[in-house]
Amino acid sequence: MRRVTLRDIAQEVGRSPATVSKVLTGRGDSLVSAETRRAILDAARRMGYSPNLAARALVTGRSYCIALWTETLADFHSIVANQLMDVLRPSRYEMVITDVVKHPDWHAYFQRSAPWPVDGIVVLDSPQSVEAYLEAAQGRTTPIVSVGAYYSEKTDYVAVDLSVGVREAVHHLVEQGYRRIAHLTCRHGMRPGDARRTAYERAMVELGLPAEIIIAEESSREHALRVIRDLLRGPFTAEALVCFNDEMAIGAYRAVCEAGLKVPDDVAITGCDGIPDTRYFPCRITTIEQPVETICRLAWECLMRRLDDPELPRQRNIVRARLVVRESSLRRSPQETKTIPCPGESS
Amino acid sequence: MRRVTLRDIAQEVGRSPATVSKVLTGRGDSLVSAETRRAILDAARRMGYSPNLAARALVTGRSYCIALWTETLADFHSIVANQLMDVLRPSRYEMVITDVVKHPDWHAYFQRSAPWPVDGIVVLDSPQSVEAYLEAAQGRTTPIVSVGAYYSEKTDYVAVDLSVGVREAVHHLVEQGYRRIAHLTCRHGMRPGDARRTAYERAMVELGLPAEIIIAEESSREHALRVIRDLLRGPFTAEALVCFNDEMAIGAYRAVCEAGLKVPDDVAITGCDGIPDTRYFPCRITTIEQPVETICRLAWECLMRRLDDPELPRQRNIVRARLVVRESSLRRSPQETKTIPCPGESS
DNA sequence: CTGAAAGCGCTAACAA
DNA sequence: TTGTTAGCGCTTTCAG
Repeated sequence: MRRVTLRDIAQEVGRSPATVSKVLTGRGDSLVSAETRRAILDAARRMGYSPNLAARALVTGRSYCIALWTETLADFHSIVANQLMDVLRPSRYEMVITDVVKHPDWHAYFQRSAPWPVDGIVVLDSPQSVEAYLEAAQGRTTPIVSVGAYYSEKTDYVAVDLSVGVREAVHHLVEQGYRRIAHLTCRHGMRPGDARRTAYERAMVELGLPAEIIIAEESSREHALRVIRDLLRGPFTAEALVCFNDEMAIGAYRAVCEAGLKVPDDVAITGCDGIPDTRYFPCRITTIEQPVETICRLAWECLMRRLDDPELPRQRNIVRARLVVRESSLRRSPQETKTIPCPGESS
Repeated sequence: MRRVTLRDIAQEVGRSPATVSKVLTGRGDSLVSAETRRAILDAARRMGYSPNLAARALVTGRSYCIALWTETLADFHSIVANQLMDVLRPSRYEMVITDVVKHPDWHAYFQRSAPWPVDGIVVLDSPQSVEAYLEAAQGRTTPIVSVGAYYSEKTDYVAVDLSVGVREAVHHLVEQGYRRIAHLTCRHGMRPGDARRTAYERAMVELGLPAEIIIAEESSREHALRVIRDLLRGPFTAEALVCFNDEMAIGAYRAVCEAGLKVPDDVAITGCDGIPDTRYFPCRITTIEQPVETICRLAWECLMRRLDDPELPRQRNIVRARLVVRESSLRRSPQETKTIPCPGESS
């Protein structure tokens, strides 16, 4: 059975498609007799009409759809996606997710299977995608906003500054009496200029402490677990781990547990991002919390303003991620420490 | 600057739009001279062309876009969304996320801001949405597949059977020596016929044990934490908690920790869904694992088959979620138990 | 208040 | 091998 179209409704009520359109979009509300309007609304409901948004977008140039470009929908990224949905809900916008990062050949991608025609694009933690797009798009005007700790300055952006938080973390650890403070990061975090690593190194220099960097292949729990597990087999001297993100912190935590060591007494751990898990760990994990709600709201506002006025000067937003101190980095006197028992595991 | 269209390219190379279309879609590859093809491809690249998918969809009736209807993008749902993206990646499909559950007035929703015209719809854990859609759509033929532990039989489905897993959980706890086994659930889980609750009650009857149900407002960590925290202030007699999902298990775990009790010695905990967090908790959490990869693959196959042949008989898939035993439900002899210390918290 | 006509950008049949 | 034509479903002047 064919989908019901405007024309069908027009026929049904003996009016023209134009009139039906006016009623159904609400655009000509005052120009249509109440009677006609009622008949049309009624028929539309009865016949189960729903507009073809592709057709509408084709003529209006508006899709009421925005894209989220992200590498995955896991971990912290899924939290952003979820929050963005919350921001969108009051509007009539929908969100299409494109995992654009995995398409290395941008030109081919755009030509073969271009993304949906959206009214705006939020790019999460992927300045490469932004810049590849800007180049390929050559003056196309779909608003695009670069969001996250990794962002591009070539377009509107909502940047997250992690460096203050990392500095706070290092200083906090020193205040707690830790001295051998290592940075657990991943290959990605080793790229030149990485904010986290740089801030860590700078803070250590500031405090006259030797920097030590532990590098895992990827920033996942599993990779962190393996790296720390291996290190713990040899002589492990770090007293504290400033981790690239919460995922790595959780993996490292597990490795420390398995080795029969105690967090935070033997090893302190801090994460980054502020995923909910850090709050519910038996030993809550100190982390550097990204203000996700603010980030998403700002991104949305950027897009809407840009849509209104393409000539607007570059919109630059910077939000700070701040340290949230929890038990995983708080050295307490023995009598203060309640222990929560938990079987380790032997493998 | 206007977007580059087919016509622009046609003009540029002195050919007709039809020819350009043939080349760019690859559909008429053999019917076009190599020379013309090269020229077109070249111009398209040079001019930064990318097709208007709305226009294409309008004429072909294919959008190469599927929708995921879900309540949120958090917790377990985000894992499914992420996996679905993985399944989609090799295809040329994109995914639009609609949080359709929060639109109670379906008719209004469809008429005012209908969702994108997609080639298929995956509905996660929301039979109401499926049925509202089927009713509102009246014979429209967008393939729709109902997925999850809550599903509708009125369309193709990939059902997750949790009951076997819940039964396994209860039996496992009894084998470990637990007797006072309560079910921690939420209002949602109290609706008549809920698979988890029903399976729990049945298993308890089977074993001649008294059922006890603890009900939180919602199935979140926070709500579980509060409910169990409150119960622990009074006389708490449950030795084991079979939780509605992993979120609640994690919340309950935290409450038990805070009270200075030990998991699993004082209280055993089992979750449901199999989110990654359960594997990385210092004390790994026993859970009932949903085979997410299988679920997503089957859903996708359902959609594609249905797209090929709308007359296909109803596709019914059932996958089982099975118990995965971890430390949170394993009673060990004291000398086996390594404890992992962790500061409790007083508030 | 209503409708006729044009056209958004693209594809598909058919003709040349 | 290429171009012409028609039209997908909708909105938008503009004329009635």
